[in-house]
Amino acid sequence: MGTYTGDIDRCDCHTIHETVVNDVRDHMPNEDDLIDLADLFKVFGDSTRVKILCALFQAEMCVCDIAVLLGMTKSSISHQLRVLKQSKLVKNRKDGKVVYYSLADDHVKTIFDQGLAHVTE
Amino acid sequence: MGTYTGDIDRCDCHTIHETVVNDVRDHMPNEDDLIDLADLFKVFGDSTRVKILCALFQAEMCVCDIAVLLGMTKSSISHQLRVLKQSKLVKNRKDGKVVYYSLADDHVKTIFDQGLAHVTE
DNA sequence: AATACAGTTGAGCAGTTATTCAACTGTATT
DNA sequence: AATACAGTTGAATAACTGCTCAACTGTATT
Repeated sequence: MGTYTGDIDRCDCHTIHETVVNDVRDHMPNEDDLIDLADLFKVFGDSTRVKILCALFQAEMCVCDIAVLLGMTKSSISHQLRVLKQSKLVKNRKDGKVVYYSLADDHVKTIFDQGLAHVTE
Repeated sequence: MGTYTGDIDRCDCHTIHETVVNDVRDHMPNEDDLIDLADLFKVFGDSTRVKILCALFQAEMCVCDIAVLLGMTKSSISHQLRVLKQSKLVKNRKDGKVVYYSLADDHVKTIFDQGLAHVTE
């Protein structure tokens, strides 16, 4: 049983262009990868997280710095940093009371630049 | 009044590294653009929409074809195509009873390829 | 005119999510 | 030991979202 063919066929219509559908199905990326891709974009799909990542493109920052920059509470920033860390997009180091966050992956900036080029054109 | 400084300062802490914060703030992209960027990623942040777009990378398809390919109802596909069209990511043409959808923007594939490279590494 | 079918639409529901609030941990200072 | 503060955490709330269902439009066929 291949990808894109569930046990229960939930579709409520007939195939109109059979060869097109089969051809497209044969060349679709792995379904699990597409789910992971959607999950990655879901993390990017919040303006607070986007702003945090854009800030970290420039410099390593602590939670208070980010909270001041974005005019938000430490708590909300900390919650979002947790999401970003779980997605392995940021990493952190501790120095005394202060926790410094930085980018864990250079890939992100490339994706953001592409996206920004799209929305600002 | 610049970006990233609301009327009400919702931050509940003091700036720790003032020069870092000011420097980062001066080089942040426009806030409205970042909100648009998050909204774009929000559209990409659903596996059904990701699959639809990946299918349309290959060929123009009608609603039934996509529903068959993904094993979903015409209704749910139509709802998602509406979201994609409102975001100007797909366009459509009508031929008799059949409505054909296709990509409206080549930029999308570039962003997806970057994202897929990230999740499959 | 009647039927069939591709597609759309709106309401409703269940699941998810971002922020707030309050309580807490841990480290440094006095 | 007491205070101050950076940061975390969990529960609660409000807003949002994707799918389903049923009803509908429009076009083609008989």
